Amino acid sequence: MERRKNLKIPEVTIRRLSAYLRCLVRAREEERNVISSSTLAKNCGVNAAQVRKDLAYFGKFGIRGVGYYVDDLYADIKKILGIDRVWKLALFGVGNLGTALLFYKDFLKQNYRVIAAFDIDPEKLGMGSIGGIPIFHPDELMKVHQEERIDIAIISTPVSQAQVVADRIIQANIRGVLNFAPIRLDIPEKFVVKNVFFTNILDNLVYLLCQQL
Amino acid sequence: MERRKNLKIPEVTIRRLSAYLRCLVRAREEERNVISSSTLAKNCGVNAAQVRKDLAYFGKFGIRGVGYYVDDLYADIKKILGIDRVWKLALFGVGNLGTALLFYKDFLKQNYRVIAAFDIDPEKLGMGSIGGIPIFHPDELMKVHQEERIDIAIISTPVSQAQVVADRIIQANIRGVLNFAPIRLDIPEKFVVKNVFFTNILDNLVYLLCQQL
DNA sequence: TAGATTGTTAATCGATTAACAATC
DNA sequence: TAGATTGTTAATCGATTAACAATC
Repeated sequence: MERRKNLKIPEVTIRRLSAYLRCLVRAREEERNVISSSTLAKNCGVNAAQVRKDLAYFGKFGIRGVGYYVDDLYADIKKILGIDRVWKLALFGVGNLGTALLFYKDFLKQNYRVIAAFDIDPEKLGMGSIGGIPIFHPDELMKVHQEERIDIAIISTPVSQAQVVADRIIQANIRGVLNFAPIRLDIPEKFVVKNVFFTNILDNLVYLLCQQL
Repeated sequence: MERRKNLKIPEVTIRRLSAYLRCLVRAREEERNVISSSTLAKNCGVNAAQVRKDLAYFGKFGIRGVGYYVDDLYADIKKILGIDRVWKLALFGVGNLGTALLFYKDFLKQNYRVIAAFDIDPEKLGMGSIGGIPIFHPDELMKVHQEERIDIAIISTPVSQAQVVADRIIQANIRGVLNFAPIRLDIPEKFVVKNVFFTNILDNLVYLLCQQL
């Protein structure tokens, strides 16, 4: 299911693929066998031609006159996105946000597994584990990483610790980083970093609210 | 500082404006007086012409041969985005994520104030308040909203409660909704809803990781 | 004035969508 | 075959960027 030719695939297409997947999960729960591009489009708030175009980047998944088989398309999109296997997450910073992510059920529904948590607070280290996930001191990162290859690091530390943690992640060569600390980290190009800045999202929301009035 | 003519402003422009603002905050901390479009661009990872174009949608803020006065541009962008005043937030669901948001310091740095939290758990209600923020039963929403106009509702409940809470928000006519529950809510068009789906963000990260290999 | 940087135009690039032949 | 829906093309729409006159 690799890309056809060597077209560059727009990032928006990838984001929409995630949305289609979410919609297919529901369709499976409702035990629908087949879904059309127009139904999929309506549910995701996009154009039907766009659904077909997005999929066409990766191959032919539908049947003319019929639509898409829900189970097949579900599996195909998972494969396209690379989430047809388990991805191992490590969490840095077991505060409120970190704990929320540890217990985040949607991760488990997909193949995302938090396999280790890191913190420097002796009280938390004393607990040994939380929700079945072991808590380590960051000094032990290399050891943990060697035993059980970490795919993605989640940074949920205070701002003051975020770059320190990032440097350790770089050192361990964990290539995927999901950063929740409201600061732009200094991380080399070859790493893939996604920032989640709540304040920016609010800014965006506020702007749209102002436009309405 | 309203839009010039009646050009439609791209949503990406608004998102970038937030990024420029973040950069200006830093420039202010470093007590820089003036910043050029190319510096701003480099710091935010965009093109200098784009910075100027984005700003040009809203007016002329720079001085040829000089650049932009940091303090002025900071104030101007805040005004453009509508965050030159306090925005009152109410939080629904005081679990780990909700608590994290309650204590989120970046909100305070901007003019975002969480003024009330809502939960149905008697234990939490018994606490009366958390971090200085009063906790109410959702039944009291109307009363609280009447006393102290709520601008934005944050949904950080379990999935099972999200739509129930959304319906109350609709009823109270709170027009801005920031939803963290991993479910697409049924909310009328006139409300402004932003979803934060952690799993979708991870999906995106994973796709990019796969591309590298 | 000389140097620097903006604001803006025009050219380029890329993404969306309507339309329809292919085909189940 | 008739009806439906895909895959794909071509047209449209929109966003990015290079380039440069305006001007501090």
